[in-house]
Amino acid sequence: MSKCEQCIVRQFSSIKALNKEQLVQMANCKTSYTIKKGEPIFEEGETLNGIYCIKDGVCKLSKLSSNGKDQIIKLGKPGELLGQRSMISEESANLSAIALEDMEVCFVPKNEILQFFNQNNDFSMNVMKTICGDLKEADEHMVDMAQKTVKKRLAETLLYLEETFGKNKDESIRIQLSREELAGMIGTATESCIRLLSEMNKAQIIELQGKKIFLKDKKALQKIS
Amino acid sequence: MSKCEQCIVRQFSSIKALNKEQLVQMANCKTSYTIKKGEPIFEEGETLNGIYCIKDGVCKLSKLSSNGKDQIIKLGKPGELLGQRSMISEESANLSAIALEDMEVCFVPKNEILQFFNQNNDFSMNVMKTICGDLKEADEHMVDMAQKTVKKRLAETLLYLEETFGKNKDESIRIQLSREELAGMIGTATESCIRLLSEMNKAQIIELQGKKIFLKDKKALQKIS
DNA sequence: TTTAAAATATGATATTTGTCATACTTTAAC
DNA sequence: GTTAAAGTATGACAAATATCATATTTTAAA
Repeated sequence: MSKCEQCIVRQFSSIKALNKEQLVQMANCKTSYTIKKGEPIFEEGETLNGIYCIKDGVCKLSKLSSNGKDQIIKLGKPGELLGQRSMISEESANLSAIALEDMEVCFVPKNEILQFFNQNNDFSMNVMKTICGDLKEADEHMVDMAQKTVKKRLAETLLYLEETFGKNKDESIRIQLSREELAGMIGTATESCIRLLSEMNKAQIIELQGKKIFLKDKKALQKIS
Repeated sequence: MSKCEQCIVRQFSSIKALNKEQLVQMANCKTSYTIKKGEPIFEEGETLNGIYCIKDGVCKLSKLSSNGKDQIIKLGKPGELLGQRSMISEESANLSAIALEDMEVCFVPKNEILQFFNQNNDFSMNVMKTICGDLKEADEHMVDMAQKTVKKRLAETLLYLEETFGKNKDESIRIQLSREELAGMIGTATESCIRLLSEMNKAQIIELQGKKIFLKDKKALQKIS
């Protein structure tokens, strides 16, 4: 069993507020999982009896819409906690979490989290600030969905992906999404997404090499978005 | 100065968790305001030094999008607290709050709220649950924006308005929004909103009498949405 | 390796939605 | 009350986007 105290991602999450004793307690009760690409950590409607801390890898947090398409609400990256909202609301999961890469996650039971929540004010404030940040982002995202064209949203999303997840050595965006997933992020039909990517490719704004995407002209992307 | 203890809307908000002593303290530090229809309670970007409790009337919480249109994120009704997120995030307001009717609101300084927050666990949990509820709604709303047609969103919104704010004696929807505001809620152009309303009017699904809207055939609306 | 399935790509077309123009109606200011 | 301004309505058209069809490429399974 690895020690939470030595976990690098700790500093990026609300967990950084826990003291040594609490970290030891967490290490003792946590369960580590390896999740393969494409597999779910949990699914919409499922009852979560704790929260998940992402140690490695990226996942999508999505919601099935009434027309059968998966809308990606946000991406989860190392250090982030999943299931906080459900825990506080005492409700089942509102979103599905599916691995986009092979992942390592740790599960910490609800009881322990709630205990830390009551013991440690910095920890609870961190969790709350995270949720408030998510709410702010969701509101902003909603405005974009309602008011921006698909092209603008695509440009914005490509910039976000490179900014947030970085580039490979060959300068391509590190995180790889299928066209369907990218469409799910920007909220459009897969074909429309592919079409706009092709268009930007022809206009030399981006370059496509199979699944790899290179941002050739970020200023143009910023101008579009 | 009216007593918070006797305020009817108290039971609908997080404030219901406060004890008598805390309610007296709140009554002593609060400021009451009358806001006329169309006036702001606060605006996007403004620094809030506390939170507002809606005593009477309804307001819109909106955000200006990059194309200059106001997107309505949600409506605030009696009992609800405004500015909770900003207070916890220690950020300026993310949304503008504008009165849709004449309103009465009470302002409670940040210091007092934070004190109750630390003293009273039920209160802080209530605030957090509210924010979590807002986040869940925002996510759901986002999916609708991304995946549903304007017509579906309009039908959904009309049902929501009647359900949430009730009907006048003449059976029209109690809350009155301008066509522009309704368009801002569903995220579309004002003309498109007007056109769809006309269409539904002709199809006898709704009836329009000036600003008044009557839902004649709710089943049809449910079917559309 | 072969083969089937999935993902990507593109064209053709229909539908939805936005924009601009303009007319009518209501509201509010003087 | 009159008048200007704002809000509502509708038509004509353009632009954006979805859908369906189909071809090509990539991936994964047998």
